[in-house]
Amino acid sequence: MITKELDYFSMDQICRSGQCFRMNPEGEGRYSVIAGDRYLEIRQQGKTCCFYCDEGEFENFWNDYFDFGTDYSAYIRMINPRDAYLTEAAGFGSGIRILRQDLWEMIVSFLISQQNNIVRIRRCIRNICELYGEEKTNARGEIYHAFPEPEALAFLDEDELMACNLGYRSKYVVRAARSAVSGETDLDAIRKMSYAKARQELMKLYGVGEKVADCICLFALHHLQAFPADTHIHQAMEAHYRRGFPNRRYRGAQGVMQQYIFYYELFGKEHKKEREEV
DNA sequence: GCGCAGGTAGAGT
DNA sequence: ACTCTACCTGCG
Repeated sequence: MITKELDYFSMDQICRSGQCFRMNPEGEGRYSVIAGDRYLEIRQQGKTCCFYCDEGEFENFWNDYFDFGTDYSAYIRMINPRDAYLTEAAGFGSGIRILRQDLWEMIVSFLISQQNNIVRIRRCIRNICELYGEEKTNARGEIYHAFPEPEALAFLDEDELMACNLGYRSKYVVRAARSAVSGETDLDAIRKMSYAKARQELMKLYGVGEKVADCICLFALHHLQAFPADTHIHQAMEAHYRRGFPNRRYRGAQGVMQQYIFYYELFGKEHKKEREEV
């Protein structure tokens, strides 16, 4: 077990930020995370965090996964103090970090996310993992399922993942798996590409448009200039940035700002409303 | 019953 | 280049 005092880190906020669909609150400040074929339990009370793994695995994997090498206060300090909206949003979601997740896992996750709701996205991914992911055992002796490799999905019929509740997105995922296995899409090459090249390459995949490509670039490749524009972001842009988002000022950190805005649009409004009602 | 939920491809102007 | 629409599914 590793214990650390951490600033600008909230498991609760990261769980709800919607960048990872296999991260769950287990109650009483406890959380579980599955990334690829790894499993981790975390306990957080304020800044104090316990990671239930050995030091080697923490240093070798989870430290990078949670982007602990980056000081997020620097991103928050970039924010224009005269921008009351972004200041409020970043204050509300200041524990969010941009995770460094697996490329293939993010491709599948965000193919599934389109025109879909968070509850069903999670269910879809759980179904796929349980059916096609390798069975593993955690330290407690409980069974969990790794995220299936492309090879495990490439042989399926295009409609076969409808059984996992993917709906019309089934063929997107199966075709992406075939493309990765055949080498038509070179995942290792994409990992080394610039943002522009990676985005362009990802958009060659059937079912990957601009928004999904940007999510993959941000959450897997850590291209922080990616600014995924979904319905919530469009709403916020219309309400607060009629003259366009200040990309110049936030160059290279737009993705971080996107997360603060997205999280605030989803959860900040009701929070504010509750405060006003009291 | 109908519109919408982290959009996109394909067809039509 | 831009606008329009169908698309799985389940929930309010």
